Amino acid sequence: MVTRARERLVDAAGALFYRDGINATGIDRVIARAGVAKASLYNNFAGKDELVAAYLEQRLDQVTRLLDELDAAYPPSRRVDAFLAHLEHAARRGTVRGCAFANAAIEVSSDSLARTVITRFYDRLERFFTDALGADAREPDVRQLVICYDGAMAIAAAWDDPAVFTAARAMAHAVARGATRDE
Amino acid sequence: MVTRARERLVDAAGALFYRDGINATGIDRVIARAGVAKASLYNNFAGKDELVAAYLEQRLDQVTRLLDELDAAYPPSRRVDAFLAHLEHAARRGTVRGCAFANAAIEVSSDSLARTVITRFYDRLERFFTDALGADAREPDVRQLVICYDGAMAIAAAWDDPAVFTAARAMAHAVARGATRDE
DNA sequence: TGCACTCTGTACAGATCTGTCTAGTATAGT
DNA sequence: ACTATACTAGACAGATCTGTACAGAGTGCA
Repeated sequence: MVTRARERLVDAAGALFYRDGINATGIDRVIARAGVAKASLYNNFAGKDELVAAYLEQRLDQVTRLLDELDAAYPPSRRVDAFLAHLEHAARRGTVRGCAFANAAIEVSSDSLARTVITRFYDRLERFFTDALGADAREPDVRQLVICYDGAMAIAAAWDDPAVFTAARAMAHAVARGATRDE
Repeated sequence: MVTRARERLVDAAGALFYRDGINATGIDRVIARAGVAKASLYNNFAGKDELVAAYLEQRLDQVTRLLDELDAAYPPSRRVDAFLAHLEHAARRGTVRGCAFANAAIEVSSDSLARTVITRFYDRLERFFTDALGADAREPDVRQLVICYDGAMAIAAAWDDPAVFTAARAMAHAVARGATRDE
């Protein structure tokens, strides 16, 4: 075989689920895009729910790899901005339709396999922000950075305005310099 | 009749669409909750899409009324915090499942009737924030406040943590005092 | 060559969803 | 009492969706 059916399925599901939404995308559209028989889907996954989880797992791998790279390439004080700059760049190329995990959290039921992947994403994101803030990281500061991320992504999905990341970056700078704490 | 079927339908749709998602909620569940015949739905709405738009329209009315009240009751400098405090209070009562408009933006197709309602919501929200910031309001500051709102709502949907609104309020204070601008 | 495995293509079952239709009931206004 | 209007209950069509079944083709390996 040229590529494993499983990979092709996860890739196709990733593109369609992210662009059109999970519930709005049927199995048939996924296998058509993957160029794969329906039986191959059900040989590799127990059902659609497991395919959704695999799609998010792939996204989590990508994000984890990105954050690991940023951890290695930048000093803590510059990591958050590098992360948001990366998202801004992606948005300017026209590929951002919100946060895949936040979107999935809205679409899937609360007992879905996808839930654990979503929480693992947010765990990793919180750890990234905590490390970036350094020794004097406080819990509210971390939450504020998550707000910067999720807010910018949500707006990028609702409108189509990459400039929102510029605003998010400036706000993240303020968080890092401790300027967003109530006195 | 006790109440008009249309009202009952919009109320039922509002509860179900918001709690379970738009695409995951079928017409039959809506009319069952509304205690209404299916024909009544199609006498009042051309189709599900129009019902979704009516649901968002109702939400927009509620939000508009709230923002108008805040405009009347508070000086500009305290309006944003009053708004976020209101959301925090709602979250602590356990009713927040994200922003209805941001959620809908993810679920509905780009040519849906709902789109215009979504943009009207964001227009109103931006105006509220612009007024609240007063004479020296700058475009990036307004965007940052929208990020605070959308980010907090997205996190409230993904996790179930009302404390995120505390962090959002502190960040909004920083925006208001001009502390989040890059130097 | 033969076996095990993965794949394809397609038909099909069963559920669910949107939307239509018919027939009949309750109610308010004249 | 008559009529227009809004409603109910439920059957039904047609589409779509998830998931299963089956027969056969391609490939790697002993």
